[in-house]
Parts: sequence; structure tokens; C-alpha cells
Amino acid sequence: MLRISKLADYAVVLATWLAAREQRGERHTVRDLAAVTGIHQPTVGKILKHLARHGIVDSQRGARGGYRLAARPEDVPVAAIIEALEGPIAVTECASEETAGACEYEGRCGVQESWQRINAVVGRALESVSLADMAKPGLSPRELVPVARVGGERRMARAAGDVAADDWHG
Amino acid sequence: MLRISKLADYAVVLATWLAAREQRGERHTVRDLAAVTGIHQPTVGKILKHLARHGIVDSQRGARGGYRLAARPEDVPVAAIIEALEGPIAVTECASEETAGACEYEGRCGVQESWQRINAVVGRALESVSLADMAKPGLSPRELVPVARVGGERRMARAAGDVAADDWHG
DNA sequence: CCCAAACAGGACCGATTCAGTCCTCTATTT
DNA sequence: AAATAGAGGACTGAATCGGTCCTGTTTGGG
Repeated sequence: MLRISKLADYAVVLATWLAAREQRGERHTVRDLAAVTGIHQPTVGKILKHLARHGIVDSQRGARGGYRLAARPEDVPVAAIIEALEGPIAVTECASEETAGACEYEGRCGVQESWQRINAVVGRALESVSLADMAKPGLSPRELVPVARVGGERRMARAAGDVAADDWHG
Repeated sequence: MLRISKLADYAVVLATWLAAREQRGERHTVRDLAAVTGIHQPTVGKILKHLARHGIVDSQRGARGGYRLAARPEDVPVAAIIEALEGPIAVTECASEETAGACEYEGRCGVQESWQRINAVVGRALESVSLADMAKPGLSPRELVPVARVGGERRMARAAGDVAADDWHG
């Protein structure tokens, strides 16, 4: 699967919603956000607390309090949202600096360095998409190029970059 | 985390090992592979059965049997190994065609299309790295470019593609 | 000054998923 | 025929995760 957690998924939805109506710095309460997104209120609360702790949203307590985005939507990469909920992005255990050394096969598996590079590619893909990008769908919905599999020819150079940078803002 | 399963991780290690000594089509038994990689024998067996069912390795039963890679290492993307163990790569539930429609928020979340594109980027990153790439570490270990986070400037165009295609085979 | 609104922080449990093992069957070689 | 080796699937213990709840603390309004 290589899937992000549900909480992180919800977090992106919530943050994108905030990004879409980031007007005059208005705050939105957990109750309101739960109502408009359909996500259960306690879960919304938990997620926003995480985002606030990581400086992605700005919170205010008390009556008339609530949350709003702490930065401009263009400046908040999706990767930051995911990391706020799940910690550093690491496709394998040995791919991140934090958990490197925890693998018992380290040193003799021979693929650690390769994983670190794959991880960098994935991380940058997520880093290259902002909340502003998430909020405006439908720009150049170009048909995705079919990809060769086992036994096929050498594969597309730059394919990842094409989608991440060109397609998106094309 | 955004992490692949341990089984998929082991699978890549095993397949890479096979790729590294793909000579004269020799076969390797589960016992031997377990011995050289340090992974427990039953686990190695389970993984190779999955890889065989997906046509990634070629198996032969009986005395003098064993496994070998079914294609040239350059033609086997890491993505194929992961998919053999975990199913289609899908960063979120709504990102893959198979499980699309299972999300109760579908239609009103507004980020489904964006996720599908992110998923395509990640999938291609994994598709662009072959077992041959995994087997030869150390080619152009260029320092990774630091990436701007929340509040930073607009980010690197083509970064993902640079790493996936250029750095790796550069 | 007090009450209500709203977030902060963390404990907690139930369910799901995953890793790992085992058993039986089939195929191949000697 | 016997030994070797994979095929296929069932099963279980553990770890993780999603979701809820409870108790503070802060803020604004009457």
C-alpha cells in the first residue's frame, strides 16, 4: 500500500479547507470544521492540536477562539502536514536519519543508501505540492502516461518531475 | 511514516541480492537466501512465493530447485516488488482506481484529484528505480539539496525528477 | 467577577492489520 | 522410491492505529 495514515489524510483535507477560505484571518472552530467536512468532532480536535503544535495552524483559546492557517497556502507543503501527524517521512526504517541504526541488518543489506535516495524522491514529491495546489483542482488534468513494467523498455526520464512541477502548475 | 511493510522491505533486499548475482541463471534455495540475508527462513519462503506469483522471480520445485530472477535487473522496478507484496501503490485510499469509491467523503472532500496526482508522482519515483540501481550503490552520492519548509520561498521545480532520473544514472 | 466557549494535553480502549510460523500438498531429481 | 524444494493457505500473537474521553487552561462577554 505505501499509504499515509487516516489521520494524516484528514489533516490534509482540513488544512486544504482552511487554505481555501483563508480570508482576513478568520478563525474556525473545531465544531464548524467537523460540520463542514463530515469528520467527527473529537477527531478534528485531535488533528488540529497536532497541526498547531507543529506551527502549521495558529490557535486561539477561549470564546471566539478557533484555528486558522499560520502561513500562506502556497508556502505550506503537503509534506509538512503529513509529518505533523506521522513524524518524518521514511519509506523504510533505514531511510531516515532518526531511525537509522535501528535495523539489525544494517551494514550488510547493501540497499540502505538506495532507500535513502528513493526516500528523498518521495519526500520531494510531497514537498513540491502546496496546500494552494491541493485547493485548486482541475488544472491541466492531463492523461497520466502509462508506465512500463517488468520486461518493458527503459522508463521515462523526468517523469516524476513532470508531474510534480510542470503538470501541476502548467 | 508513509512506510512500506517489512515484508516488502525484505522482498526488495532479497530481489536485489538475486539481481547482484544473476549469473548463468543459477537458482538459489530459500535456505541459502535466508542464510546470506539473515532473514528467517519461513519469512523468506513466504516472500518468494509472492514474488513468484507475480512473475518477478522464476521458481522450480523439487531437488535442485530454487528461485532466480525472471527478468534482467534493469527491467525490474522497485515498484513491482512492493506491489507484489502490498498490492497497488496508493498513498491514500482515494488515490487508486481499485479502492476509489470506498471513501465516504468522496465528492465533497475536494482533494481526491490532487491525491491521485501525488500518488502518480510517488509511483513513478518507485517505478524509475530498478533492481540494477539498487544493486550498485554509491553512484554520484550528491549532497541532497535542503528543501524550504513552511514560510520559505517557492520550491524547486523538477526536484523529484532530478533525483529519480538524473542523479541516479548520472 | 463569574460563567461559558474553546483549545491543550494526554490517557485509554477496541479494532484492525501485520509479521511470522506451521501444516499439508505437489513437483522434480536421483 | 526417497529426498528435496516450492505452493498454498490457515492461524496466532503482537503492534499499531483510529477514535473517544477526561481534566486542565485560556479568553471573552454579561
